[in-house]
Amino acid sequence: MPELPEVETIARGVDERLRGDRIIDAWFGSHKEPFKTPPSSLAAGLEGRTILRVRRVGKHIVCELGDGTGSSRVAEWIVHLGMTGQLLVTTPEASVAAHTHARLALASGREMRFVDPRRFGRLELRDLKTAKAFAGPGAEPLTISEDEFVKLFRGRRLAIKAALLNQTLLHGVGNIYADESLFRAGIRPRRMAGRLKRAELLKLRAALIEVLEHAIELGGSSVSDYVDADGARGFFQLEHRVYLRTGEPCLVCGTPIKRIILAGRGTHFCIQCQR
DNA sequence: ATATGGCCCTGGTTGC
DNA sequence: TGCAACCAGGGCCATA
Repeated sequence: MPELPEVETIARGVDERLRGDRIIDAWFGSHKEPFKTPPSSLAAGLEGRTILRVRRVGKHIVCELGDGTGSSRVAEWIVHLGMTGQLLVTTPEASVAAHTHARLALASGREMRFVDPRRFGRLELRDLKTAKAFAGPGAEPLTISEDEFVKLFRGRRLAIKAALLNQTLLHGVGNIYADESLFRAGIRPRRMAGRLKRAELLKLRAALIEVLEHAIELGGSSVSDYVDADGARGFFQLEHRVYLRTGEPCLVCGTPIKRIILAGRGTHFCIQCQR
């Protein structure tokens, strides 16, 4: 499940490899789900465009596109990976994986491919003549100030874990990093967000930033089918302290890790270390 | 207005 | 051993 660190790793990889390249041909599959923008409009908006820069916004990958004549942005290709999406840079000869929904042929001779078995991912084209640059639904966890972070949860009558997963508050945090940051901050996932003290929220913010930055350093967590733009796996799953460790001893106190369902998601925590 | 729960999807796992 | 039911969860939408 690609979250902020996985999406950041992929965006950086694609940026390194494809910055300055040009899209010369676009092919799309026939399933309708991945397309927020219809394939015909996508093709028209992508072909002939140059890739100026690739960056991450929340859990979205944004490819900034130029018209080929200069360095000004004319459009953005926005990729959301859903649960099982992959954005890969390959040679044209590389075997085409099942569930490949998009293939972009590039002037350099390579291809960018979007593969997504479960089709929870989304592809969108944003024309900057008629729309604003994509800013994401919420605030960036890595750059939000202490005061802004505290303000996000004020008066919220829902569990702190559910609040962390709400992309319109903070974007980029998913199930893994919600559980891991709450463990590192010593906060129970069911605590009501609006009842947390400022000091606890500041501890959560620091824990979240630390865990996200560490995960980016390790190339993300490969728990299901996550791979980066080259198809390589990440290593942060080896650093997980609670996620998918149900029944295993807490690495701090030895108490078995407990699993509950919260906001419809598997939720892992230590009843001793988290209060 | 905000919060909650069901749904979409496929593949891996579990259970009979 | 084989097959079917079940579960995983990000985001969206209907409902409370």
